[in-house]
This record gives sequence, C-alpha cells and structure tokens, in this order.
Amino acid sequence: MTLQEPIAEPLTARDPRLAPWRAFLLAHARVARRLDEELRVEHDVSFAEYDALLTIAQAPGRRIRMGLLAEEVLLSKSGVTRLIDRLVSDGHVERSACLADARGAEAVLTERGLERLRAASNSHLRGISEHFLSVLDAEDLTSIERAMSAVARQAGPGRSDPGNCVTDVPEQSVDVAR
Amino acid sequence: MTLQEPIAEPLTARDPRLAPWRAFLLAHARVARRLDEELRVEHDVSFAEYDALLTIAQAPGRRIRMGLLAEEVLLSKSGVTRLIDRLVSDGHVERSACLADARGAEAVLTERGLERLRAASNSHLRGISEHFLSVLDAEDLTSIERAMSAVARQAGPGRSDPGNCVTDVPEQSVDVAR
DNA sequence: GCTGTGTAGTTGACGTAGCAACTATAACGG
DNA sequence: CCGTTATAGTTGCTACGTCAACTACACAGC
Repeated sequence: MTLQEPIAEPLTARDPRLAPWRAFLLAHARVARRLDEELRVEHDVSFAEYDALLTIAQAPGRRIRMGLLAEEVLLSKSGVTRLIDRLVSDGHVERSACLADARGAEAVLTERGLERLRAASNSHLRGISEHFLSVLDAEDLTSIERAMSAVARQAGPGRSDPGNCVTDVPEQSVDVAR
Repeated sequence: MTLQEPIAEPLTARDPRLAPWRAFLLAHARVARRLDEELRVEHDVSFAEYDALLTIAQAPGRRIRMGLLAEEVLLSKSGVTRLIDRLVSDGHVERSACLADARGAEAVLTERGLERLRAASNSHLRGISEHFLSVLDAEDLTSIERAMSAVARQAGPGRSDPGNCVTDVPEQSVDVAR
C-alpha cells in the first residue's frame, strides 16, 4: 500500500520495525515518569491531577461533567470519581450538582485550584520543553503529530461507550501558562 | 542548535508545539490500553508480564538477574519482585539463587512460560502491527525511531542508580514470534 | 578475620486505577 | 401517568506499582 506492505507478513520478534515501537514505549515511560515526578516534587500535584485541573480550567465556566472529564483525561468513570475526591479534599475543585440533569455532577475549579494550576503549568511546560521538545526540530514535530494522531485514531477511543467519540475540546481562553 | 532555538521562550499553554506532545500522549494511552487488553483476554497475561517474559527469554540461558530485569522492563525493584511473584505462582517463571552472588536472585523461564510467551507473542505482534505499524510508512518509522530515541536519551534512565545505564541487550536467538 | 559501607532483593504500608454492582434519575412507549 | 430501559456517578473489591525500611550478603581497609 505504501512503500512496504502494511501488515502482510506476520511480523517476527526481531523485525526491525519493532525498534521504533520500542523507542516509542521507552520514550513515553521515561518522559511521563520525569514529568510526574517534577510535578509532585515542585507542586504536590500528580500528572493525572494536573491533567484534570487543566481540562476543567479549559472547559466553559471552568466546570465540567464527570463523564466528559473521564474521556478527556483517559480515565475510567470510577477513576475520575476518585481523582475528583482527592482534588476536592485538596480544595482545588468543588463538586456541583448539574442543573440540567439531576443524575449528573460537575467538577468546578476553585480559585485555589486555578492558582495551583497556574503555578504548576509553569514548570510542567518547562518540563515538556526540556524532556520532549528540546531534542526535536520543527520537522520532527509535524511528523510526530501526524503519525501519532493516526495511531491514536487507529487504536480508537480508550474506553466506555463507542458512540460518544467527542473530538472537539471546548478550547476556552485560559492560558494558564503565563 | 537545530533549526529553532531549543528552549528559548517559556512556552505558553497554547503553543502549537503542544499538539504533537498531546498526540503522543493520546496515542500511547490508547495503544497501550488496547494491547494490554488483548493480551489479557487472549492469553491471560498483562502487558508488563509479557514484557518480563520476553526479556527473560531473550537473556542468555533464559535467566536474568532481578535488578537487570527491573531496568529492562522499566519497573522498580519491588515492582519486579511482585511481578515475578505472580509469574512464579502462574508457573511461568522460577526463582533461582545466583551462584556468583549469594545476595542475588535470578528469574528463570519455565517451559510453560516459554509456551505462553510464544502463544502471546503471536497476537501481541499482530496487535502492534494493527494498532501502530499499520498506519505508519517506512519514513514515519525511521523518523519516529530517531526522535523517540532522542527523547528517551534526553529524559534519562527511568530510575535507580544512574551509573548503570545498560544499553546492550543480550540479543540471544529466541524468536518467540514464530 | 573483623568491621564498616555498599548492594540485591524482599516486605509492609500505601496510593491509584479498573471492573462490576449499585443508586438515582432520565427518557421513552404505551 | 406508569413501567421499562438507558445513563451518570459512586462504591466495594481487587490488582498493580511505589517508597521506605529491612535482611542478607559482598567488598573494602585495616
């Protein structure tokens, strides 16, 4: 189909195409660990918590439904329940009943949560620069984005109902970076 | 250093260079989840267990020191202890005292473990093809390998003593794929 | 050879995530 | 309206992984 047949041969354990795959796994493991560690040490926030805070901050009104949050941060429903539990007890988030749907709950970012996010985003973005972007040139970045998007699309959504593949992020102005 | 200055500006939350980063995270999360799920459903083995079995199988004599295994599979020492505990109770691995160092222990692959690995490697390699390689052409692969290796190198080893960056894998003939 | 320091691996306590079961509400059909 | 079915979140149980403390041995240097 492309230069070489995409699936064709069963692929053996020493196929050279496994090298990029292994590099991909290794790179992710190392970078994720480092960023998580940095966030914890410098801001007492885990990577998952940071991701949740950021997602809530970017949502309209700085509030988001639990289910939607679960999709955004790639966690199960119960995982999100517990993550929000922690953020609530830290005072970073408040639970709020959903007006439109009495079953629903929303996570609302508190002022404290926003401050924490702003502070953490500084070092986190620096970490991304340092551990990821710094060794990649513009060409790498376009290539990676295209390839990784294709992979993500191919692998499909991570969990829950397949009928709800929300691709559009709210994209509100937050700019926690500055 | 490259085409654009490596770190330069502080990087804001809406920098376009974050898109590849996000795609990278998403791709990893989805593919890793899928592969793990497939291994569990089809062969009752987790991704981590598979990785350990494979690493042991590739080591000389199909046995490996615990510490070395920890580095290879990107786990803490205690993580490996427990992983091997599980594999031992499944009958896939045996613990063996180390002749050269009485403190040490080795994990030895059993016949059963090797069979399991062979079976699992079939579907696992198929999964890698399907969820990762199938959407990438040869050019993508070289690009990804180079970029990801650079990232992994930059982020440094995941844990433990920095003085022991073993890059050379034993590379014994095993070919569990066929 | 004994003592002090370093290293290999295990264990205990804990944190986090997942699945399945459950509760409460919504939404639909008659 | 009322029963049926679907959906949103939470909870119990369990699996897995980490750190810190611990045990046992190795390897100096005297």
